[in-house]
Amino acid sequence: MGRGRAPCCDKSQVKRGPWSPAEDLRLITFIQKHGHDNWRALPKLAGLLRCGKSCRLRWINYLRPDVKRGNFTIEEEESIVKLHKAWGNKWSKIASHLPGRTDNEIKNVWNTHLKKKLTMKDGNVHGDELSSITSSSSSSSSSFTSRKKQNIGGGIEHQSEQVPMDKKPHEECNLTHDFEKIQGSQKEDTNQFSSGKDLIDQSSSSYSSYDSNVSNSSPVDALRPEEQMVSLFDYGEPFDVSNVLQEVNKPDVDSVNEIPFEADVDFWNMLDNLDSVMSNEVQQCEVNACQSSNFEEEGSKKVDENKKWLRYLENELGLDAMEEENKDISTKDAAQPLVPENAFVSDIFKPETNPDMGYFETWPSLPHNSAF
DNA sequence: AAGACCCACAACCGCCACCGA
DNA sequence: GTCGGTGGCGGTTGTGGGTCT
Repeated sequence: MGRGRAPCCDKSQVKRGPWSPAEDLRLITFIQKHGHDNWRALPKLAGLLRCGKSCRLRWINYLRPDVKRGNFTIEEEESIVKLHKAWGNKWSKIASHLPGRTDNEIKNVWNTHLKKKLTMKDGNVHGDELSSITSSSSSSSSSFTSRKKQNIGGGIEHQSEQVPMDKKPHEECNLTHDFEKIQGSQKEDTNQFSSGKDLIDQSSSSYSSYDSNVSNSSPVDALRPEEQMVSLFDYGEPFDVSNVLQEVNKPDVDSVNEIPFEADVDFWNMLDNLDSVMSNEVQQCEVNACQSSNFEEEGSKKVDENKKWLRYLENELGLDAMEEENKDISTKDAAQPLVPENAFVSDIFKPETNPDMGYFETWPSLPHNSAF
């Protein structure tokens, strides 16, 4: 083999660093639509300025619908310790025995928690000691909870342990979501989005019908719509509308029509339309967007559906009322945004966190995008 | 209050294994 | 058997919020 190994991609041509919500959306949407037969080609096809490897990692470690987040249970930690004892740093092998967990996650947990604890225990771990280790590390798990990025997994652990893993989303959710509650809880509870995510995480993780191994390459097209929606909005990080819009409006991402998976254009248009929501010109822009976009030619039906969908969102988000309010306010303070700058899409899209409630029952079907 | 330090985690990097031509 | 391409794995690093001083 010519070991002057060619780089997997041109580093100067790819974006690096943390993934933006918009990029995540693109990746999710593309994979849901087309699967991931060729990681190297995927970024280009999906319109992402990312290395294929990066896409793969992002998908496997973060975006896969069956990826389970939140704290490791005592049982899981015990398993890791045992398996590590048997196999050493064979993270993927260990991960294959922990459904929904990724090698990266396990590696991190090992390096940050378990190794230290084992070291503290003098490296001589037996069953009893293990329990004490892992039980103390369930506060280490709680160290997860308390930590910043545990928006990602934060607040998940309780519910995720309570809900049987084999329980399907539609079983655990008798769906009737209530956006008013969301809006209310948004104001009261800044953590609501993470708790809202709890349920989502349960759904996504508990509905892992495939092997849940890291190397999983099951066709994602088979995902249930709920699951797709779940993964779509399953952001560990605050999902900032302005971030999305910034990303979407960037030149490289803005060229919506260049996205090869045409069906998703509608979704990007929807994101674009959200921009107009923020610019206080909802109705006009919504019409304009529909009229100027490339689905105009697909007939007024689609336009109506889009409008319906946007109207639905507006209604549910109370944007209509806010808009009216803004009109009043605009005389006093024209700069006041319809949606607060720090509003999260996750806040907006994630229904109330009550596990007895469901998510999708009352969602209208997204306009002409079968992937959703 | 502010700066320094700590820590967890996402993401990157480079190597290896496998496969098909 | 060789070569090139690709996916996968494990080690390492960068980032940024939390905690300490």
